[in-house]
Amino acid sequence: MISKKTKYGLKALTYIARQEGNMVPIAQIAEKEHIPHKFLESILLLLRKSGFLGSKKGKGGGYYLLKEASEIYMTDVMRILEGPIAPVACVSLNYYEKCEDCDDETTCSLNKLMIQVRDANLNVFRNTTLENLK
Amino acid sequence: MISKKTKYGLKALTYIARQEGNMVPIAQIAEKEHIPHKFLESILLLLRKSGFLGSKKGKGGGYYLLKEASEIYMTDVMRILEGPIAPVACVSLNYYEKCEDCDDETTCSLNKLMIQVRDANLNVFRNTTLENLK
DNA sequence: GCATAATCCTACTTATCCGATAGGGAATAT
DNA sequence: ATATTCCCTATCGGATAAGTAGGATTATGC
Repeated sequence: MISKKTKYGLKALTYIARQEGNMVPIAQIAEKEHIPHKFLESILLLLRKSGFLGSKKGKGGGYYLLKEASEIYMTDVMRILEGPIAPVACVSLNYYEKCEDCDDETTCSLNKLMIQVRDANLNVFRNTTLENLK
Repeated sequence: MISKKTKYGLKALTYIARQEGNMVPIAQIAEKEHIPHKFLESILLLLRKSGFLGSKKGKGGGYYLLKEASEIYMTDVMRILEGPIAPVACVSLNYYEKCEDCDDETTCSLNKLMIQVRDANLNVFRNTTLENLK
């Protein structure tokens, strides 16, 4: 199950994408998408620092997409918001960590299944962009 | 990412399946798979109560599979150990819950993507049994 | 019958993370 | 100036994850 952070983040990105380049203030997204204002603020901050969003302060300011919606892939968004796409770190492409309880990963009984799950999810996320959510 | 409970549970089931019907005591699994004994105990208890395992107390006792490994589907095991397979409750087949922040689920921008993710995972788990992990 | 080996069960602890909030600071438009 | 908006750090309560404790219960073999 994905976190609310991820869910809110995806909804916010979609909302912004629909405004076609206009500045979108946090308050507007929060109200329309029923997301707690301050929580959303921290999520948009993260998305800005991660290179998805630009922002402008002051009256008339807000957030906007830095790239075309069709160039924003779910693989990248999910990795920032949710973390690893793989179900276990030892088969993660971007967040690899050695397995503590395994003597040998290549002979681990779960390895194949975990890779299948990872690839099934990657396949979905690689073929979905923000444009597809609009 | 799956929990350690799930990972340990799957490893334990695989280990038991490999013993071809013999009684397997907790201590043996814990040692060979490097799983904390008491933690494993609670997991096996759950798997027994869920109908996957049988047990026998006393000397020479232990756990054994109640069904053929080829009849134990990952969909069922994962739902017990990890919970919903769907990434959000509002597209879950077995753990459905209404979405709080959505006015209308059918028009939610995330709905399609979440269903795709759910189905991708279901497809893997439906086509994998414990026999495949042996 | 008794020691031993195993599961059964409830409760507890401890640490971590999630979701959310607080409170001000800094920039910008009018 | 002032209102508006994002920026940043810190904090907090609650839930969940991971693991532990300790004894009760049941079965075996001598």
